[in-house]
Amino acid sequence: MNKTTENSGEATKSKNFLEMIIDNDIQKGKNEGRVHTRFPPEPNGYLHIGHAKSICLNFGLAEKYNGKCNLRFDDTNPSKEEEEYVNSIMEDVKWLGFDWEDRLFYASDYFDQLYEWAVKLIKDGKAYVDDQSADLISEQRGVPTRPGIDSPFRNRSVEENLGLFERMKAGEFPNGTHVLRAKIDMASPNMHMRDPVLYRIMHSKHHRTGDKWCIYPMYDFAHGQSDYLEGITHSICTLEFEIHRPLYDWFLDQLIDTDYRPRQHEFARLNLSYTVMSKRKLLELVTEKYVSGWDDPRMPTISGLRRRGYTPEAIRNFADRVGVAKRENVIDVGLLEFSVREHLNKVAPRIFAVLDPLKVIITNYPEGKTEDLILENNPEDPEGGNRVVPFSREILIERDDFMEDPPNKFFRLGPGREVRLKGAYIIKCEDYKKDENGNVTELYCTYDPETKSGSGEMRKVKGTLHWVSEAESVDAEIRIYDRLFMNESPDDLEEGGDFKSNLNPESLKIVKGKIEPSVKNAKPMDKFQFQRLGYYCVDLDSSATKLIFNRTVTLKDTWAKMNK
RNA sequence: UGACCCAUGGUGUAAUGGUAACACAUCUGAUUUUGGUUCAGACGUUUAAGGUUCGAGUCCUUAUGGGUCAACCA
Repeated sequence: MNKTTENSGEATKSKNFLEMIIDNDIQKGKNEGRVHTRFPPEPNGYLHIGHAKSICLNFGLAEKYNGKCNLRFDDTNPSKEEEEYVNSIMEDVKWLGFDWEDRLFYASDYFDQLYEWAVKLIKDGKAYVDDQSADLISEQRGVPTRPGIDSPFRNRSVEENLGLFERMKAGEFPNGTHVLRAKIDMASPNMHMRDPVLYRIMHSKHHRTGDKWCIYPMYDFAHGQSDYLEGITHSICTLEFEIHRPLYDWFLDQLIDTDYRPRQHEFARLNLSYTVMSKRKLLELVTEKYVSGWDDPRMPTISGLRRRGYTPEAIRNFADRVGVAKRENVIDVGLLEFSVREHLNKVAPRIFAVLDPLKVIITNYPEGKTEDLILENNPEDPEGGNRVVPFSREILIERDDFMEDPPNKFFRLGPGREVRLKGAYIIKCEDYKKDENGNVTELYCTYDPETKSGSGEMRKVKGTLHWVSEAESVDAEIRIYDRLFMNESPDDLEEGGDFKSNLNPESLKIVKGKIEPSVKNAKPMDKFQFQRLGYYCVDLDSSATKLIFNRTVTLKDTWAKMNK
């Protein structure tokens, strides 16, 4: 429920659990009442709608509390990370409308400091070099219900550890032969506290530090300390890191001695129906060519949604509406679609496009005559202006706007029935022609010259159709996108099943449509409402010689619903 | 034979211990030169059992259900 503020009486949104924590921290004067967050992606894939939730949360919180939010690439694993991803991530965050100002950081900026801290831990007897294989270490770690056992190398001398760690750094050992481990507690019920690995040997070129290092810190040894170095106060991450928090705190306890402390808080990640969200699965769709790329309009990536015609406003409103909590959730993709319709309804100019044309000849309209009709660009936008649409004797309408034997509830064209051509005249279907296969090929209608749009009070008809004048219309390729998966939860699988078996074979249909001429000079990413059909945007591949539109989302269609 | 987290309509998210609400979805109706939009309304909710209290979605206990953790990934 929305509360009212005591003094202003202004409606204010109720707070989520993170805001309550922050309020409390500020009240207690924690970290001088500062609020500083960060968005910490690993540059190993493209950002998706789930990241958008996190971005909106972190930057939004900073904004709300007059704080700051950093962009920090968590680049501690050079074998998976690439420059391409860094660039796409920066582009996506900017496009969403957020600004990290001069606070662009990389965990790799802190490799020197992290190394020193590792040395300190060794000197303090809190870390040791283990010469065992990954398999052996894993075996000794035990299982959650049974304690692990100590490594035989756990009690090496400080000098020996220092020497070995130095040699690891110097590149004397091949990958996998040694790791640096924290000395914590092999019997801890929390597996992450059973002497976690701090550094591993990885002879890989790093996208920023090049060949300077051949040992790289693990996530746990880098994240909290990076937060600390940046002055982060609230380090917000997803639920699966909850169990890492004791380790996050443990490192800080060993290494620093100030009143200032970052604190990790966890929230539930976003899940969306009819799609998958794991980077691994998205990567699989890309590399195995089930989609055209990370920015395929069917992908839940930010770049995919952008190409599909989503707007930053729509995504931010969506992120707002889904809320933040600690409970596992699956958001109905319908909410995302609602958000984009809501925004596009206000800003997208309306045009006529016929996707499956049926020719109509208006028999009593003069041959060779063309009228320029004036139509409103957007009834929702008083400043939207008008456009000119040509009308003539031979026009095209949508094939499903005619039925030979229509039911009563069908408000469109049928033998003897009348409809209004939007912005033009009322026409009546007098006759129609079929080919040898029984397909309707042409409609013969008459128009009533007294019913021209805008000429005052007149009789009403039940249906209104969109149309284009055949001679002036322009060709366009229309890419009709639908949900990528048929199944609400593509991840719900039988044992051994593959999520790709739930792919929707009809997620993309390409048709040749006819569009009113005002659209000739449309530029990539321009957005329109194809009246009565849906929202469409000009694709990146579109050109002056070949127009291509992507369907962003359909309009709500109560007629289609009635027929289900 | 473990630790930690979570549990409110179909889906999400709210509710100083004091009338369980908001959005989406669904269904009615009105308006409409988009079967769009807008407007009005309806439907439907506290996992269970105990306890504390004048009063419990909220606090306590237990149970049940769900999730996370056993990469030299993040």
